[in-house]
Amino acid sequence: MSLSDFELEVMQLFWVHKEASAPQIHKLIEQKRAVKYTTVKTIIDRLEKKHSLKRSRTEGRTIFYAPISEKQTVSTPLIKEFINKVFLGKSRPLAAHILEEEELTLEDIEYLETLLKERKKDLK
Amino acid sequence: MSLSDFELEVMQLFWVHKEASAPQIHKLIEQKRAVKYTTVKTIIDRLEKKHSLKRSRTEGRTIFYAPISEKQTVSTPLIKEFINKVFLGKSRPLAAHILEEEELTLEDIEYLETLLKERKKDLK
DNA sequence: AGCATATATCTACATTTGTAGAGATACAAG
DNA sequence: CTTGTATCTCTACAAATGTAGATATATGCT
Repeated sequence: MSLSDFELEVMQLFWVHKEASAPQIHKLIEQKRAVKYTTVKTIIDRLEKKHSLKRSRTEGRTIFYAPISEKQTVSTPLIKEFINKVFLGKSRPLAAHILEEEELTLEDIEYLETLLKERKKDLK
Repeated sequence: MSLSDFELEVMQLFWVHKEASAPQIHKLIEQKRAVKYTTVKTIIDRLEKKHSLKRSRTEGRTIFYAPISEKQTVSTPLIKEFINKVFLGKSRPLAAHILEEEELTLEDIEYLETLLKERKKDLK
């Protein structure tokens, strides 16, 4: 099942934190922008209904949730879809854009170079 | 103004064809999936209202449209946004995913290698 | 035990999006 | 010049999404 932007944002936090309660997630997001607790809780409820999150334990009346879907399982199809939508299915222009325009450290570049070297080796 | 998936799909066709009528766009999309003419026309109307398309000329009662927004102007922020949403703002993991997992020809790989070489040169 | 408060639950609502029908009408073909 | 048809215009609507209020209530503190 596909995730909305907000749902994905919340999932990202769960992937980082492994487990969290709605109040915790709310506090994290609130640091970036104004949002009411109930809004965040609604998103979490929807993620639970979609089986992306499960209740892991409770502490007092506070429910803790943990991710069911794994990050990679979610992001891989998103990448494919993005390439289709924005680059007519061709990965090279997206790769080129990133390598040319997006922020990369020297280490990033060198790492990516080794990936290409590997890839080339396997091709031949 | 942001574009919906369907709007973006239509814009892609305009970027390729430079100019087209609603019936033409409809026929193109219909080759991939069932969709009514009026649905496509609605999307084109919305794109016109958003100033992404303009009427370029008419032929009989058929209106031709041409893109106003350029492809790069639209895609660059989409990439940024995608990296933020899916990779917490870091481009390296997206680049790595593409270089490792997505389809690339030998030429693609060699081209990307030159980009990295350039990028490294400029960094140093 | 009583109470304040944090948390949960449930409901609501405007906007965006994909989808398309109904009806109007200009043009092409006879 | 009539008429069929392609195209346009206008309106509608359900689902998804972001947003949050109202209300209930379990807990922890005094």
